Amino acid sequence: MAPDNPGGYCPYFHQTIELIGRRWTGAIFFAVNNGKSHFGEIKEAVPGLSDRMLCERLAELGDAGVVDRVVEGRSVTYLSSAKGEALYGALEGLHHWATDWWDL
Amino acid sequence: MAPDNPGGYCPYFHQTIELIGRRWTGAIFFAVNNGKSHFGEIKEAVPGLSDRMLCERLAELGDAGVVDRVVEGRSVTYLSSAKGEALYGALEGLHHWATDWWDL
DNA sequence: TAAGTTACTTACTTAAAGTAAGTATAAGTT
DNA sequence: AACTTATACTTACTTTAAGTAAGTAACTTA
Repeated sequence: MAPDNPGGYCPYFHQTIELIGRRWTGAIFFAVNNGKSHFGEIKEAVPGLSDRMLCERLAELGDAGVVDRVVEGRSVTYLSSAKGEALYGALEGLHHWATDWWDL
Repeated sequence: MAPDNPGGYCPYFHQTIELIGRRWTGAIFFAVNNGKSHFGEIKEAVPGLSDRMLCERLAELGDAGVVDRVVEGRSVTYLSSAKGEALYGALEGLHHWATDWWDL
């Protein structure tokens, strides 16, 4: 997908962008990477998000290995993994583009 | 969305990632940024893509201002705009993450 | 003990995506 | 001249994903 790959389309990139581009996933991932670790906290941080969607999206982020579900006693926390933190950093360029170019 | 924005979630970033994350959009955008400018060329470059989806996605990319539809006589070409080229560059970080981390 | 909280699940409706076929215009073939 | 092929779409219909609403089990707090 990068400019140095003119011939073909990287399937991993494809999967990545379709994972993170699903409805709510970006906002949920952002929340988790900003210290929102409980189900209720994430829900509160993302206005309009339903329990059902949060549940489904957290499972997908878990399957992709970017968010870990940690159970300690009866408390459940969702935390960004090393893979997730790297992804969060990789989204920075996109964030800059969005703020610089979106309205143009 | 960037690490330097701990308090809230950037709506432009949200829109960006949901635009580019829609099914086929990433692959179509990649094709356009790699010299595929005709409807049929893009279609050929993205296996499995239907006419209907290509049509719809090109309209969305056009509305977002990242792809221009250029009509010259009876030839129609789709070209990445300056905004589109900047976006393409911004996706590089994500591409690197995908190749480095996806399988881990 | 009764109401509230957390982290879900289940059932149902609506919107988005997928499949297949059709269309207008024109160029090339027989 | 009639017939096929191509391009760039559009339309109709089916399937999948997302949205809405309510329910649940295991606790905690008043």
